[in-house]
Amino acid sequence: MTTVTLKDIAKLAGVHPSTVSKILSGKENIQISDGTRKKVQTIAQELDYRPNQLAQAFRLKKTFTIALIIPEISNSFFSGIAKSIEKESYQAGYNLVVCNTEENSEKEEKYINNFISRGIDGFIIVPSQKSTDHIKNLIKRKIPFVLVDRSFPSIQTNTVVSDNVISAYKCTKYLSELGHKRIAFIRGINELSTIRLRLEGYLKAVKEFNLDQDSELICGNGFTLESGRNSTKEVLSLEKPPTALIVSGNMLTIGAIKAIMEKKLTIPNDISIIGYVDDDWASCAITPLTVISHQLKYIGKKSFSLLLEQIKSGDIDIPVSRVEIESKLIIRDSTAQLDENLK
Amino acid sequence: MTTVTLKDIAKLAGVHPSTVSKILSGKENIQISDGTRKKVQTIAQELDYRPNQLAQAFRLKKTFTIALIIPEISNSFFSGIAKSIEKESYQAGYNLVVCNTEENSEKEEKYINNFISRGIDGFIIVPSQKSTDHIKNLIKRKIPFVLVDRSFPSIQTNTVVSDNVISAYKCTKYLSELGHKRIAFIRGINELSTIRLRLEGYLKAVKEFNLDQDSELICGNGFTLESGRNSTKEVLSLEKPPTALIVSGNMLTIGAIKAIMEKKLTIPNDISIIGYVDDDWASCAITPLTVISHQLKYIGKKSFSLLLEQIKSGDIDIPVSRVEIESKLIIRDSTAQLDENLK
DNA sequence: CTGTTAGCGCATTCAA
DNA sequence: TTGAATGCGCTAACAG
Repeated sequence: MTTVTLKDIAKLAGVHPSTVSKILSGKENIQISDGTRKKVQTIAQELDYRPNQLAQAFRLKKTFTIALIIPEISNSFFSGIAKSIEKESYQAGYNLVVCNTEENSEKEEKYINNFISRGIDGFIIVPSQKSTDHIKNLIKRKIPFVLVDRSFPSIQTNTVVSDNVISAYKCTKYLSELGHKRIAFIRGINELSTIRLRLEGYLKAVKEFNLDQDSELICGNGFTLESGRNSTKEVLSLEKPPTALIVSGNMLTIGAIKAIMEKKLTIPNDISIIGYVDDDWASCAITPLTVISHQLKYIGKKSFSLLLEQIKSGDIDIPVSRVEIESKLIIRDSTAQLDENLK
Repeated sequence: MTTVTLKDIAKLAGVHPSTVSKILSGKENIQISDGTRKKVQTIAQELDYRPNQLAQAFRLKKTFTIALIIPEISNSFFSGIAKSIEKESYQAGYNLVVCNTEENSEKEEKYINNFISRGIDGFIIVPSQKSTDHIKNLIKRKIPFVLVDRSFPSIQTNTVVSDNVISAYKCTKYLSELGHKRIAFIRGINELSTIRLRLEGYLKAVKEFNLDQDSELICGNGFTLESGRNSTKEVLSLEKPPTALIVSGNMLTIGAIKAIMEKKLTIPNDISIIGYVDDDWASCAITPLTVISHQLKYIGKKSFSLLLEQIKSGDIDIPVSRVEIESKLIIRDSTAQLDENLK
């Protein structure tokens, strides 16, 4: 392996390695004669010198790498955010490392610790929400990070989240305006802040518009396709089944559609459905889907800029930001006026 | 920041740092008295010592990190592979770094160079196929890597690919058996090995079964939704439009469906369609889609094991493997017997 | 069994 | 303007 080092250049240029270091560091305000500067630069170019970033990182405790910790890389919501953050960080000269936790808090912690000990400039985390210790640890150690999509009531820190209360309220209101009184909510993992807030919005609308308030209509715990299918089957099998469904996740929605198909029901004639779906497939679904859609690009952008701000601030304490990003209700064909016969 | 180092432990234990290093290195066959070993271990535990992996990597030139370079993280084909590789590597004690090249060969090269200089144990690459220099460079520098999904005829190296010729042949044959004579092929990025091979399989079947051989039926260049939509519109506007469509990509297929919807055609009555789609949405599409589906889990698994083999082999030259993985034709409702009226 | 020494490649003092 | 010296934290070879 022929890796060119500062020493190699120094030898050829007949100067000291530290001189080479100074010249190649790229800083403007260093005092070096034009002669040696030029000489060193040309030699460096000829040898195609690249600084050993590992050594640099070791020396400077600065890696120009940030880690993105997400629960599920193959979920279009997260991969969309990842895509956006990658773009932003690349432009800013940072490398992005993406880690998959599979909603496993332990794995999340392992990844985070691993990166701390291997050196990392900051984290963007969609936390798995079981434990908070490792997050608190980040604060204690003053490691820059921002939480995305999910937050902890007990931890005040930089976050970028969606307007979950509002979006769920909007869905429910819209369905209510279409005449629906019995609206089920397939919720996903219970403990998540995201889910709690959506539920809050849903319940608010339920009360406000005098809809059926029935705990059986709220169900599900998990984000898998299977979970969505089972929960949907469950509510559809109730004595008084719902006439509309709000489904709080991408995979969940696929599962819900499958369940509806298996029950030989049609959308939206027999049942209306709104999914929290960020996937282009939604518009090509069996019935083009009315969805809550997140502005993934913007979520990613904002997360990264918030992180960068922290990284650049050094030790100076900057005020904590909590950004809430609007999501959109996109109306397609899966929601319709309630058929009077179904009342 | 209070990072505990070997020195700290050494001081407390009253021994030399190198002794601590030996004990904590975890190797079995080192000669240390039980007394000091226990003492050092307990102190390390109390202080919650974690080796500085940056220093370790710097010293040992071993990072236990591998990089996955993919063109598009938000495409379910790639994110599915990423998910699988992540799982495998995590189990093997490796960290996985995922990079997004946006099909940009320059960005790919930048990422690769960056990781080389920052230290990396190996690469898994889905190459963007414009240039091959940086790939050849990896071989020259004996850096372990494996190519996935796409390969270069000019480069003999470890690869894991799909059975593209066969899969395209299978599709075409199946459609021919349904009576279709005019089958369009929406191809994606021309230059890719994947696409060339699929085209080969398609053409083979076209000849063998005496189907319409018309260059107008082969079209498209790009993998975006828009590209799929435009190409599909194009072929559907031909004087003699096709009665069936093979679409060589995930996003492309969404675009194709949109185009079909916009033309007010129905699937499969007016037109049959088979997509190369690895997304659970396919079964919930406007008409549940007949697809070619890849075994993403297995592709990821095989790629990683091939890479690990290389990494562990050290400098010993091991024979190059070229693995071809079977893909499956999953028949749903988007393909049907040709309506006689359309002939 | 344990300590000493050396050095990975770099950037940053301080001295000349 | 340049050189020399130092150390980041760790491991490995060699002494003792």
